[in-house]
Amino acid sequence: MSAIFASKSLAPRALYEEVAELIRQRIFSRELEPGSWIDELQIAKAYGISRTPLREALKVLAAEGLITMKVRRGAYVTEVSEKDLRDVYHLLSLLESDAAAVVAQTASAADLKKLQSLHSELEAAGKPGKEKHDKFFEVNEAFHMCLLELAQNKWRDQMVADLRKVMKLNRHNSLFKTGRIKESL
Amino acid sequence: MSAIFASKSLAPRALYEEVAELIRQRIFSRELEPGSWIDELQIAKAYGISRTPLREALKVLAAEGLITMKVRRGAYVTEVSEKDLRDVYHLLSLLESDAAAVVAQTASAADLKKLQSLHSELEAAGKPGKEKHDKFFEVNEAFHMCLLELAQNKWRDQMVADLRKVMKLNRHNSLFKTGRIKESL
DNA sequence: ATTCATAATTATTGATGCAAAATATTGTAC
DNA sequence: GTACAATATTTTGCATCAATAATTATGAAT
Repeated sequence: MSAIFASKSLAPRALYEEVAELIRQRIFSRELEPGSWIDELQIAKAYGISRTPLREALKVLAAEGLITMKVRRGAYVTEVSEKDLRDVYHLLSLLESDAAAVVAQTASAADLKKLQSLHSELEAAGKPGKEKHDKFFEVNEAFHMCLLELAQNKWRDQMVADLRKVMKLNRHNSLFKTGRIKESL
Repeated sequence: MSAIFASKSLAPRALYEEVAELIRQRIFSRELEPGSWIDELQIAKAYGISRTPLREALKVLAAEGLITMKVRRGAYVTEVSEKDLRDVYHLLSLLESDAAAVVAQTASAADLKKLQSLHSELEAAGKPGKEKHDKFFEVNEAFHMCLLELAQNKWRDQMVADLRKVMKLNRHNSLFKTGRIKESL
């Protein structure tokens, strides 16, 4: 029948996109644990939708690497090993440091100045203690976003977004070290 | 009703996977040109299937970047600009040269020897002229495959595979230069 | 004659129903 | 008591059907 969805407002997304986002959140919040099977009937009933858009949403999530599909067996939340996390982080570092290198060569002086201000803000937020951990996280996010935006490579942006999602599958998604990016600048 | 598909043999793939592969080939062969809209009804009828698995296949292709989906408008084959090609090639170079760097640090002597033999074979196939272009291409493919396999990072493999597909959207998919990888070794 | 509005047609999106396959459970035989 | 087989139940996967939205065409008004 009819189900109530949050953003029915400005950007009219397709239902399967909406559903994909909802499931994404449930995966990130670990309400759906890695390794657990996805019950199509239950979720469809819970959201008040049919299985058709749900299955399309699952295909999207599978392409992102968040869930894994087995033929005639269904889908389960992807389990990431420690090696997977290392591998994904390695790629993220590679992509972002390359983005930094590109920006350093191509960006305007004004853009570089903006980046440096963000970076110094980042260092300021990082030093005191662990009190302002969320503030640090926020500025860090802004810094990386700004970097990617200036690099102007939508394919990289897509890959980084997907890899970040995989990283979020992990419980202790520590920020690791952010050293390499600073070097490149 | 019933449609005849090529590989109904060992690996039982789902119908939507099968259809996705078929459409992939039609896109690569430029039977479906970039910018042209996908006619769901026509393709479904041509393959003798319903539109449900076809739509799931389209979601997969969209995630790979081969087609683009517009809400309530349908799907069309992605158009790649010159900048897109440069960006994608940049990323491919980055990923593969990093793979080479990883391999150089971690691989065994035997593996390195195998790579070097492939590489010298590559140079041999490349020098004579343009007669053995397909041979060169073949060895080049084997070299890159071997490199990625040795790097042992399935996430990178997935990204490289997707980027390669986007590259194949272009008509003159020249190999560009393969210099950077040689350097890294 | 041109432009805007309304209606009709076409195409995409979502729901429901059915068939096939895999797994789990129960019963029988050794 | 255990192991194997057969049946039943659950679940995936595909097809058909209905509804919604967008585009195009036609008609009227300026």
